[in-house]
Amino acid sequence: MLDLKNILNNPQDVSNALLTRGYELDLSFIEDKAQERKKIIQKKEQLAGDKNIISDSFRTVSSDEEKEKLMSQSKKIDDEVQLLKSSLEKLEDVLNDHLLHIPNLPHSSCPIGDSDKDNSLIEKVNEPKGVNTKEHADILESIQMISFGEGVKITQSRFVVLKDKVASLHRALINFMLSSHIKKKYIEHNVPYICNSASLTGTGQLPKFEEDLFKISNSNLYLIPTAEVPLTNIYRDMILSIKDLPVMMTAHTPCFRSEAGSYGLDTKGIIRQHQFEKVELVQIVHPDHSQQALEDITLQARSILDELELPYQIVELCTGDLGFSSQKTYDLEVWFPSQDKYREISSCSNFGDFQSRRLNIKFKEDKEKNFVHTLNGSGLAVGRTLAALIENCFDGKQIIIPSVLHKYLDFKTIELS
RNA sequence: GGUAGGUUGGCAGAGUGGUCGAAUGCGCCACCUUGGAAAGGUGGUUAGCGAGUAAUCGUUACAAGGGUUCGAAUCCCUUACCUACCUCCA
Repeated sequence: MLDLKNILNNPQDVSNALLTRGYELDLSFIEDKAQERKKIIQKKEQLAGDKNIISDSFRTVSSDEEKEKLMSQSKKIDDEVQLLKSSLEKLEDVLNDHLLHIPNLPHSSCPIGDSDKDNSLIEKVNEPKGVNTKEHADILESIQMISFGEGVKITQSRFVVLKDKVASLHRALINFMLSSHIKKKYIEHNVPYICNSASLTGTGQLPKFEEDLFKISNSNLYLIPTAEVPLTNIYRDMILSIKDLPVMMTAHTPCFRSEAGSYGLDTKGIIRQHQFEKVELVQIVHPDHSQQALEDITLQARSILDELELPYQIVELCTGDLGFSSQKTYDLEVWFPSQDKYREISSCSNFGDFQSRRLNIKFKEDKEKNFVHTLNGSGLAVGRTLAALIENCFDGKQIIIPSVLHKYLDFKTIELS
């Protein structure tokens, strides 16, 4: 959520910045509501003060006549305050709801553009070998280590069953990723996979993106779309001491996404599933350090791809391609030989104080309290890593497991027999 | 699912109708003391909103919402959550 005061004080800057990401700010609406809100508050507080004086004087008054008079005055004020209260409540709901739907301001360093075509390439790492053109789905189906049919039978499309060595490899990837992050001082967490709407509003999935989530019927609960939600919400409504920063967390969780509006996309393979696993990195930091933290978290995500020796590229998202809550984002895109292109495998974002305003996470420095900055990055999406590994490490006869995974497995290759 | 009890400031924990935004202790901060530190002493230390350059002032908040009352942390109702025991269960 943006700072209302900042919008009111710098209306032109804010609306220009939002325009670069394609959002048109309704400034007059916000100004009107804020103005009206202020007036009502002042009136209401004036009356509340009067009322307090009356209540107070009650003790020193003894005659019944006086008491009667005070009571009737008090009643009159009550009625007025009641009216003001209810209109203030309505007004704040409207204003707040409006603010919750405004995306974050892009950082000034973001490349300006309309879509992913305008993203800027930062670096390419590990040139693709480009020998294999077989899709991971075909490779795994030929050795019966994946079943799309069974996923459909059990649930519906976009659910899958992994088996045998591939299931182990999937698990090994998770262990490898977590171990790497733990070595770099990220604290491992095991968190709930179901969360409430307050948590989702805090991190920005609600109220705007409810259709992307799986909601549990007859409840106010949802399946998590990413571990970012439970991890970041651990700190909701907290004032952290400066000593507590930075908070560095990691967790492996399944992620559930309805993938509304992506019916035709990536129908083959395991790239786009309703349920997938991800190892997530989250940092909560001092505002002065968040730019550096974004570089660090991106580097940490990259290190996984480096160690797996997969070809990938780093892209900085342009203003038009930024996620709703993000101020600045690097995507890591891994090479898929069968598709002859790079596909997103990690997204590392600095949210600035956008989430911490919604979540009410502050830190205390000397006497000052301020909103922290929050960041997260996938480190990495496990299903996509698995798929990329299968394709990139396939030599036509076997899948050669990268050596960093050997200690988590009791095989070094998966033969196509 | 049943029964009982609970939810107060960073923590612990008082407070059963006005003088309570809230005792006390711990923690934390500042100052005094010291060569420096510890101990000791003194003072300070909840948050949101509104006004003000500021000091500060006003207002709101004792799980949430509603009610009684001139006045509610305190009385009543509803909901949520927590704890214990019982039941069941990986």
